[in-house]
Amino acid sequence: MQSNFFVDVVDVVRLIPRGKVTTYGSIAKYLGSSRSSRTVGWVLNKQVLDTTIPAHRVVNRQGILTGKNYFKDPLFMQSELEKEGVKVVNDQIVDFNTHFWDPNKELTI
DNA sequence: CCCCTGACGACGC
DNA sequence: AGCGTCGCCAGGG
Repeated sequence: MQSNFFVDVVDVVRLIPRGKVTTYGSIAKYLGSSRSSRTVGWVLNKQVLDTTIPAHRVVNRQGILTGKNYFKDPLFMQSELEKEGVKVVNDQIVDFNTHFWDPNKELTI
């Protein structure tokens, strides 16, 4: 059985729309502990085998694909994002702000 | 039970 | 401006 934070992170990630991305920090903040961004990354790492979770839509606050090496194929993250219309150059999302989806704004607590 | 690790981020120096 | 440190939460040894 997983703890609440773990489950909550997964829930929020599932809600990220196609073509949008969010950050570890935003998710942590949405869950009420803004300083737990690190744990968000940790959760996704544990879920890397669960392909039903769009973990490729979560990047760090600079729009960098810091987690790409944890996928089976390091290029998976970028190719998925580009399929959805998100351009990636040098492991960084181009025009990050226009693709940024903030659960704190988009979701009602 | 204590210590370490980690896809982060804010702050201090 | 860049680097070091610390906080946070869970899990593993």
